[in-house]
Amino acid sequence: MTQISTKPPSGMRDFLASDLARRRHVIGVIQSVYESFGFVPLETPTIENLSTLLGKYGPEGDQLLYRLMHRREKLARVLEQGALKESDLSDEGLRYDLTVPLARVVANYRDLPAFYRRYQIQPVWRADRPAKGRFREFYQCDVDVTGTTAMVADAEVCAAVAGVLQKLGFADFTIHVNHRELLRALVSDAGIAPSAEGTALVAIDKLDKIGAEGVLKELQERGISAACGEALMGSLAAAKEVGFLEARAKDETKSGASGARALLELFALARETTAGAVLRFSPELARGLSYYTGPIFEITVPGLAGSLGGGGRYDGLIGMFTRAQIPAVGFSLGLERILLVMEEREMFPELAVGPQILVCRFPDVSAAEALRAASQLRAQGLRVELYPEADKLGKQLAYATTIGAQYAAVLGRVEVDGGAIALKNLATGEQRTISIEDVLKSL
RNA sequence: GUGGGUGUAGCUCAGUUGGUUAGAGCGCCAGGUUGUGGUCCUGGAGGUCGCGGGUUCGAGACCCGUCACUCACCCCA
Repeated sequence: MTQISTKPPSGMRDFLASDLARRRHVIGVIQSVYESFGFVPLETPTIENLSTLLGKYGPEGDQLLYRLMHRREKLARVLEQGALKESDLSDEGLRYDLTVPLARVVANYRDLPAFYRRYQIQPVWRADRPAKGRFREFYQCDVDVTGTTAMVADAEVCAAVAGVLQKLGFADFTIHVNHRELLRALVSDAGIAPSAEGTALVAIDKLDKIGAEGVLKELQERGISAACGEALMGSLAAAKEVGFLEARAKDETKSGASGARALLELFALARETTAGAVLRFSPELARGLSYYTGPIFEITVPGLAGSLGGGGRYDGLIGMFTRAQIPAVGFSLGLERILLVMEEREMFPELAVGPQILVCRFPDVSAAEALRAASQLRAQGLRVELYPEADKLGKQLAYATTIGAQYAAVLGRVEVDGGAIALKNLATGEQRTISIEDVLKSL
């Protein structure tokens, strides 16, 4: 008989009480800030149809989708055929992000408000190789505004995530901003064919990591000529100069002018918000997901290799589900990344975990009497656990300490008969006998 | 997908050039006399050394394979 592994599958985790205290604390902050912006909650199913998911994330995204195999008769029927393709075995998969399900929802419920503003905090699944801060099941915390191309919406989603991070205590994060149209213009100006655009973007996204020479080398490895590479690096450097956006916005002869104008407007609007001081134009920023059409965002923080979150405008995605072209913009925070950095920096406040009081009893007190006392304490709003067995008091007190209770309520014959408890502070050892109705007040 | 590292008790890890019955700390259980924990003392349970094969008189150690975990790259949140 082989031993069954007790570990969760690779890239998946169990969350025990202390983990959940931290996760819930962060989720609570995110939720309260998102709600303060008027976003309303949404939850969507774990499983989506593959037709919903496929073709939205690019070829690599499709590879990372978890697919659910057909069951029972349907599977048996399919297996009888010869020459099976991957698509014959499955027509459902696990959600890969929260943006595509939102797009489906907006397309499906056409009576939603014209400017539907929703937030969504749920796990997503990617069949990726796990690494530090990367899991196969992880939480995203999204805010999106649909139904408007106004840059106010872009500014608001940036403000919302900036507000979250500020409230959590982050003081050194940056929201990098770029524009797909501008990026495309820079690439085509450099003489790079549209077909090589994607591969070029992946290379230039690494500019701050591997430097200009590294990017040039990588561009050539990706089949882009040295001349084009040099031209691209040159225009990127030019784009980093002060006044680039302003000049580009005015120059109607060049492509990308409207993108530059959009970013200028976004920066101006964001100045009135929590995002004002943290937005930065980063012309080398490129994001992998293929559905973005306008501004794109990514949050970085010193000391973290990846990003805390990302987002952008995707004016074409909802149109893939319905005839109506509905524009949208959104931002996604990665819960695990936030937790990782907060843990490394010890940013968590004291978080209450477990019971405040453990009710202990001597053998001359019945279990029923102890249960009644526990009920009376709980009625006061206290978090109370009852020691279930009739062990020696020393063992009961030791247990109270191991579960992290702050107090032990000791019940003997004398206390029960007097409607009291002996309340012992486990940290100081101090103990006093008080009436059971007065416990909450006396803490 | 590419390269490196590590798999020994519930956890963190020792284990000598291959040699008797595989160890420690923490945790857990019991006791140190019947209404009071944390410290201390004593005792105990708990391991087919990831799995499979090979070399050898003899393998936790060496070799091959395999699986798992992990770090870096890649990509991403």
